[in-house]
Amino acid sequence: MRTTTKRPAEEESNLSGFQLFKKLTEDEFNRLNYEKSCSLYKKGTIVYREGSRLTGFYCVTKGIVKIFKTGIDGKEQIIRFAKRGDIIAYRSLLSQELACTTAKIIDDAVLCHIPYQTLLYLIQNNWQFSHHMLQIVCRELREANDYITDIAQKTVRERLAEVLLLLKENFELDNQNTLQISLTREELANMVGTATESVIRLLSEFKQDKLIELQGRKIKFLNISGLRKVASI
Amino acid sequence: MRTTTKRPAEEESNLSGFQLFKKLTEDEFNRLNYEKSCSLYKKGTIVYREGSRLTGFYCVTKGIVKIFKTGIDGKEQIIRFAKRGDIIAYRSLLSQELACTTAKIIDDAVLCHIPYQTLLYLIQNNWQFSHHMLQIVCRELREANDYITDIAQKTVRERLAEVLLLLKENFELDNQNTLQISLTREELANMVGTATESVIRLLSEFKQDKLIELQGRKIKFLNISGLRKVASI
DNA sequence: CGAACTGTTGAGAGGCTTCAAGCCTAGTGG
DNA sequence: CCACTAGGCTTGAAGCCTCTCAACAGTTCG
Repeated sequence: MRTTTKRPAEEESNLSGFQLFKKLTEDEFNRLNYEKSCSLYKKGTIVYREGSRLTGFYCVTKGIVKIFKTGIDGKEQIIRFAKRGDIIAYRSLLSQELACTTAKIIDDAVLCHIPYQTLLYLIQNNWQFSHHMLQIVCRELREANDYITDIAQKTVRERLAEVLLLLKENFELDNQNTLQISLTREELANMVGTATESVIRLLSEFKQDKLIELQGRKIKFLNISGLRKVASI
Repeated sequence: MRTTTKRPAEEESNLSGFQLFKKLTEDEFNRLNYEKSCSLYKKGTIVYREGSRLTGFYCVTKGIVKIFKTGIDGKEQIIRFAKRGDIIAYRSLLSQELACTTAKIIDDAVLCHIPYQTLLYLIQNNWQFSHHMLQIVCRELREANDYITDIAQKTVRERLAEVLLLLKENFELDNQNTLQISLTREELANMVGTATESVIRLLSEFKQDKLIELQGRKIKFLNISGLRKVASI
């Protein structure tokens, strides 16, 4: 159930900031802009569901999208968050498979849909684009492999500390060292791969240990190198 | 310490069976053959190590290669096994990063080294090659994401059953339903992400439940749908 | 104001890990 | 050819980390 309201402002649907498109010719970039279609998505909207057939990929120009898989008992496993500058849904599209994840808006967003045909056109005509795309997928694959190792070998405590540091890298802090992404305890648990209660208990331990400060969903970093130590990095 | 003995037989270094190269022109294929260099690798040989800079990728034309990451305390996490028809080391090469995994021969192998320059040449000149490469990486990324979800949500028992089924898919059985890949208990543990002792205990439980039969490292499948049930597939 | 969701805390159970000890097999050297 | 050693395999016992269940407080929202 997608909630597409009015068209987004021009500057919010501008793709010129995307590294991926840096090497396009003027013609190719114009074609891209002509064939894209950008929309506003409200928080809570599902962009696409696991198992659906995709017609294109999306560029995130604003907001935050949660990408997750549904495992046993419908428990979510969060694979990553996409924000301004990221692309989503490209994996299933390129491998010609059904979507293996669900994408849900967790912060009002603007997404630009690029049709499969356009993607194919770019791959066929601009090797630098393909090359760049390859690099993006390969990086994501490394991150996935790293995460497999972590999740298989580290304790929940270590993983939670690591996830917090990861969030810090991907979503800037405000001038008070407070994380600018608001996640529920359950979402944190679904990143770490643990129970909600465990996250709650560990967060309050981190707080006791003066590593972080908590205020509702706001997380403020007090001792980053301490967290690194807990995460065994 | 690479143990490259004599050159492999001609038919063992033939790349024409690789899907990846199916769409090359005759010229491109000749160039590939001219620039490749194939060698025999003995069991136990390290092809490349985590952290090293790679000069090309490898096509596996014979044997089995174990790809793993080294985690806490030097504990291995096996990412995958590569066999005839697979390529390895391409991820780090494409993303221009240092190797994030180690590759070790576990069954005498023949690998063909393709220099980075050749890879780049193909990407620049043959969009179908790039496209195929993209599909390969994307598939591997899906598998990695699937595995993250499994490892985060399933029990060790479920994961072990799943790993056995996975091995069955990737390495044929002989006519007695016996797995044609020989792994130590520790290697199984390093795939599942658990302790060696746990694998041993669970395997003998599977045996008691008449799901498998054990004879040293040989694993014979007796009840595949039963295993599927245990794996929650 | 109640419903629904999120967050918190406690208690109990159990799956896994770790440690330890012994067995088995294969490869080595005398 | 055989004893010997090293590494892999197996089993038992103890303990802890983590999950689950349950009850309740806090918050949001219609």
